[in-house]
This record gives sequence, structure tokens and C-alpha cells, in this order.
Amino acid sequence: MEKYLSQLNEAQLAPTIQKDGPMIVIAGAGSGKTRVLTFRIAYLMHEGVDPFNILSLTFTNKAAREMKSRIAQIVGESEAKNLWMGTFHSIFAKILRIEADKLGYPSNFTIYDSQDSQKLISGIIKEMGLDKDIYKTKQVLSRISSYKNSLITVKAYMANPELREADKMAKRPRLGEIYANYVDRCFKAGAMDFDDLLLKTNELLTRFPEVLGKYQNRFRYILVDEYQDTNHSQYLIVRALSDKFQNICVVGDDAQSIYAFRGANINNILNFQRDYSGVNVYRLEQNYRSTKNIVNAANSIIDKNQTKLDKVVWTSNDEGPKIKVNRLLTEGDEGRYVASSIFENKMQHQMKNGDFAILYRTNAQSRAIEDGLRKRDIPYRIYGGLSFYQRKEIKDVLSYLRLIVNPADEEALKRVINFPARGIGQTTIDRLIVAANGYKRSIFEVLKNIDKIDIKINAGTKAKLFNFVTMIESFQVLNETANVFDLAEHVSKATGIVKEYEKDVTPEGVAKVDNIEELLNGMKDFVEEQKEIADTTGSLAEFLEDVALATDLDNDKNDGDQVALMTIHLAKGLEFPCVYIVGLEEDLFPSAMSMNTRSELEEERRLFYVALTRAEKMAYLTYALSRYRWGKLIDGEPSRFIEEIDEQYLEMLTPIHEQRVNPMLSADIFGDVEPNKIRFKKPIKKKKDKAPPKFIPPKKLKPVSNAKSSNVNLFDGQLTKGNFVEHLRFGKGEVLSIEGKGPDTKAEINFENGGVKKLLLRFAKLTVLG
DNA sequence: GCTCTGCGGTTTTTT
DNA sequence: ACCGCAGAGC
Repeated sequence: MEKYLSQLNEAQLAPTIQKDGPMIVIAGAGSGKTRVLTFRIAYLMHEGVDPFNILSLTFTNKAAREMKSRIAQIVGESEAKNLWMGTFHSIFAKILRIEADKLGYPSNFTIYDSQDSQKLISGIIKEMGLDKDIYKTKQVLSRISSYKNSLITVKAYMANPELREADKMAKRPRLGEIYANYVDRCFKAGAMDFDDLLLKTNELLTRFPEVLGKYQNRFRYILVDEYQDTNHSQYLIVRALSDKFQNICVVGDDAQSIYAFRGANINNILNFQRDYSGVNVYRLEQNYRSTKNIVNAANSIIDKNQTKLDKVVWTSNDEGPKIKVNRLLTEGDEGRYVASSIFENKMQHQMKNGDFAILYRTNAQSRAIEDGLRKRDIPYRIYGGLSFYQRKEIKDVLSYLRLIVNPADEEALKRVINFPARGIGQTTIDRLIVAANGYKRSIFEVLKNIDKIDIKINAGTKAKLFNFVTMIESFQVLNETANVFDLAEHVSKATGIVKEYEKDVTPEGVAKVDNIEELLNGMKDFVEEQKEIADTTGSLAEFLEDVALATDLDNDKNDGDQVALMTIHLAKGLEFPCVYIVGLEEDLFPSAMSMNTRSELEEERRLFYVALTRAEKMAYLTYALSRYRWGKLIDGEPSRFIEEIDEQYLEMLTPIHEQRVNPMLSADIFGDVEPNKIRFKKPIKKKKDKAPPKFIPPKKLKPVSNAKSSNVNLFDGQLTKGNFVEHLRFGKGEVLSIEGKGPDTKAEINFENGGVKKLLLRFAKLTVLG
């Protein structure tokens, strides 16, 4: 143990060897918090704590696995495997299965993913005959989700006039009814959604004191990673479980809280000291990951936030190169630039593809980057997006498997009852749902008793339904004896799914068949793996649970040396020698959806902080003057975050403001990438969009966008005080004054929805009204 | 009940 | 630009 502890600095050592009592570790980016957590757990075990009594909660399965294997290296495999280590969702799903009967749930309950939840909600809205334009599925679901995360049950909602009033004001007076129906249908289907896994755990621990006592005694030592991202529901679980022994260690960084949008409450970390008595506060402030330039630049930006804990991150690492900032004309140029820059860095610094990460705000941005990388033959891997298990063909197979484990699973049943097509249409399904609701039973039970109940379905259809039920039941029998791989293989053949997709000879169809094969291979691995682990059964139910809570990041196949592409959210906790942060434009990053309040904007800023602190040696920031959004070419302005960085840490490859851009010069940044093509492509494209008029005839409504011209001010001399203009975002406005000359001309404009703005005319997208 | 077509939403982030 | 879904026609 000594040999491990000696690897820690003073600040890391103190929290590692505090055995008992509540403690919080405020850990700056790259300060070695994972090391503290792992060594601390090893230390506890060294001090005689049974691993069975240690609960360690992480944010991702991947983090849990990595931590477990690191601990195994210290204390040995056999000891480490008894640790309770995983995500909130996976740990409490396991506990809920054990205690399910107390809550009236079957222990083999299904976990609905958000797609399942959405389909159920939209079905309920339809059944209730509500206007789907007012009751938007996603909005309704997000309301329900936030209620659940705040522990507002249907009963609590109904008893709370304020909440009901708020939804009424939002023109959704029947939201409570939808909520009630949704909860009811999930319960009847033996299903829990993601939020339920936490909500029901809370219910379990409050309603059954003996259960709470049992788990309090079991989890004598609790550690929580990424505490800043816990929501209220998770917070209460941790509080309840740690209440008896108070051996609670939370680790987090308020500057990296980026999940408020899904209910994470930054106050959980800010108020931790108030929640427990005698809290020891530790700070890890030395960054071991990044260069001085990167650390200081990141500090300079997070300084702009008001809500934060005192902490000064510093490093003794090298100065390192400055952060390079580059402006491109279009998203295509951005992709090409990033690709050629990676190419150059590989040549100059002998770097591998795996040393690079390209981070973006939204998944939609990946396409242009991909194109650039492909042209340069740079191998890459996209993380996130539609995960493997969410793909249609995979969900089809999984739905059959879910139905075997839990035939009440309504969403699975609806998905496959007529896929592949077997002549059971929507009308029949609707009638089945009505009957199931009427009898307060699951659809599957209705199906089994189809002859005994009152339902208007003709004999032919009844026969088809009977066949379907028989098929599922035969699978259930097989599940008693066969392993999950053999079962799944049989299912994909017997149901005709594979045959159905084999009919499709397009590349997409072929890919689907391949994907199903990959799923089966994965199940084979699962079977093999489970043979080696004594305390798991390798059951189908277990496989499905793993799959339901898995993310793309978890299945790191590590196939070869590839550049990583992902959203910034996904990048949290990772690090790369060289990081490209792309799409640094107002309305994109910060996102237009998150600029309404200071707290939203501060979360965007933390997101930027997270992005920048992923970099070890080099960081690049890029933005494009125009990019396709919703199929249209939209002009953008550079993100405020670029200007918020102390400029001494930046190297502007292109001037950010007030300077003429020479298109010939800007072409140079592509190095040897078909310069001619790039140089001439833009002007041609631009011409097609809009021919810049020589002058603007007054009084006539003439749409003139200054847009992509970017190096000239088309309004030069045309726009004067008193002119009326229209802006895409700010609406109509009156020109108050003009200042500057040529490309630097600015106009002060009073907009009807935006107030007074000063706009650089060569960037402003204005229509002159007269 | 099945198939095709046109429409509409999408692009904020995810356990 | 793209995908998924609803509605109409067969």
C-alpha cells in the first residue's frame, strides 16, 4: 500500500486516507481524481473494510469498469469483484430487481429506453384524443421526466395546485392525466423508465425502513464520482443510504457541471457542506494533464461565471503552444481544415490518429467533419449518436427477447406483433389496447384469452394472433434450457427477421443483416464471459439489462488507431493530446436554446471549459462564417467564448474582427488540399445564392444579405440613419447611426425584438426595407 | 391490411 | 437535406 500512496501528492493523499466521516473532494480538471478514488477504495480495503460494504457510484459504465480494473491491479481480482461499483442506474436496477415484489413489480421488469417512453406517450396522447401539436410528445415526456427527478409522483402532482396551474398556463391542462396514464401503463407493462430506476429506489427506501436499514448496513462506505451531475433523485438516494454511517465521499468539479438540462442540480455540490456535519473539504488544484497555456486559457474563461466554488487550477507542465483559432468560410472548409491539420500534425510530430479528438456541440455537425477526414483517408470513429442498441433492426430482435422475459412489455409487443408482417394491422392493435385498458391487463394476457373476452376481431385475425402467442411461448420454453446466444439465433431465424432484412439488397439492408450478426456475436461473448464469473447467471434478463443501460462509449471495441469524433458531453472524463473544438459560433455554441438565462449560458460556458480541458498538448478552435442548418445556408458570428479567452493564450490564424479577409490568403490554410478547387468554389456558389446588387433601390423591398461575402460591406454608403431594416433573428429595426468605413462599417440599430444592437455590416444579415 | 407518397420536424446535450 | 410517420388509395 505504501508504494501506492507514495505516488500521490499531498493534496491527493489527505482525502485518500481519511477513512471515516463525510468528505468532499473538489477536483479540478485533470487533477487526478480517479486516482484518488481508486487508491482510496484500495486503502479502505487495506484497512480491513469488506469490499462488499463499499458502494462506488460513477457516471458511466466505462468509468466503473476502468476503476474496478485499476483496483483489481492493486488488491487482486478476487477482492475487487465484490465491490459494488457502477452507475446509479445499473446499481439500483439490480437492487430493484431484488426488492421488486415490495413495489408490486415483477423482478424481471423491463427497462424502457427513451424511445419506448416516447412511443408510449405519443400513443396515450392519441388515445386521449388530444391535439398533438399542443401536447408535443417530447415536451410532455420532458415534463414528466423532470417531475420524476424531483420526486413529484402523480399523487404529489395532483395535490399541488401550483404545478397544475403552471401546466394549465402552458396550455396543457391535461398533462397530469397523461402522466397518470403513462405511469399506469408502465406499471401494467412491468416496465420502468430511466427515471423510475431512481424514483422507485427512493420509494423503496422511504416506504420500507427495514430495506433502507439493510442497505445502509451494507453500504458502509459510499463514494460518488461526478457529484456535480447528480439530480435531486440521486441526491436523496445518496443521502438516505449514507445517513447511518456518514461515511460519504463525493468527488466532483462544479466547473464541469453540464447536465442541468436533464435535472442535474449544481447545488448538490455547492451545498454539500451544509448537508452533513463535520465535512472535510479537500481541493485538488494541480493539473497533471495539460500545458500551462491550456490550463490558463480554461481558467480565464471559467472566470466569467458567477456561480462557482473557489478553486485555482494550476500546472507545473510546460508552457506548450498557444491555442490556435481559425476561421473558415463554410462547414465544409472547416472539415477540410481539421483533416489537413491532423495530417500535418501527424507528419510533424509523429502522432497517431488516436491522439486526436474532434469535439462538437451537436451530433449533426459530424457529417462535414467526416467528409473532410474521408477525403484525407484519415480513419475515425464516431461516438454517440444513435447507439448500436437503438438501431431499428437491433431493437426488433431485442424486442422479441424482451417479450420472452416479460410478455407484459407493451412497447416490445407493439413493435414486433406485426414485424415481420403477419397480417395484424393497426386496427387490431388499437382494439387490443382498448381491451387491455378495459380489463386492466397486459395486451399479452388479452391475447392469451382472446376467445374468452368481448372483442371485435374476426376469426382469421384471431388465428394469426394465436400463432403469434404460440410462437412467443415456444421461445419462453426454449429460454428455460438454451443459453442467450442459441435462443437469440433461433428467434432471429424463426420470426423471419433476418429473412426479412435479407430481402433488402441495398447497402443499408446488408448493413442491417450484419448488425444483427454483430448482436449475436456480442451475445456469444456475453455467454462466454458469464461462464467465468461465478455470481452471475448469464440469463437473458441480465443481458437485456446490460443492453438497456449501455451506451456507445461502453462498447469500446478499440478497433485500431482512429481519430475520435464526439459531442463535448460525451468527452467528459476523457483526454487527448490534441483536441479540435469545432463550430464555435453564436447560436451553435453557445446553443441558441441556452442563451435565455444566465444559468443556461453559464452551463454552456462550463461545457466549453470541459471541451478545452480535454486537451493535453494542443488545442484548436474553429468556426465557420456560414453553415447548413435545416437544409439552409445560415451565416454565423464567432462565438463569444473565443473572445472570452485571454488573448495571450491564443494564436489567431485568421483575424477575428475588423479586418479584410483576403480569400487568397485564407485558401493558404488548406496547405496542399486542392487549393484551386477551394479558392474558386466559394465565389461560384455565392453567385448562385444571390448576386450582390450594385446598389439598393430605395423603397423597394429588396432582400439583400451581406452574408458570405464577408470581406466587403455591401451596404457601403447605402444605409443611413433612419433607414428601416429587417434581421432574421431580431426582426424589424431602425438604423440609429453608422460608424466606421468600408469593411469595418458598423450600424447601431434599434430592433423591435432585440433592442439596440451594434452590427458589423459585412456580417449582418439584413434586409433593407427602405 | 398493405403500400406509397408527401409532409413535417429535425439540430442541444444522455443515463 | 434527411428521415420517419400519417393518411390516402388500392
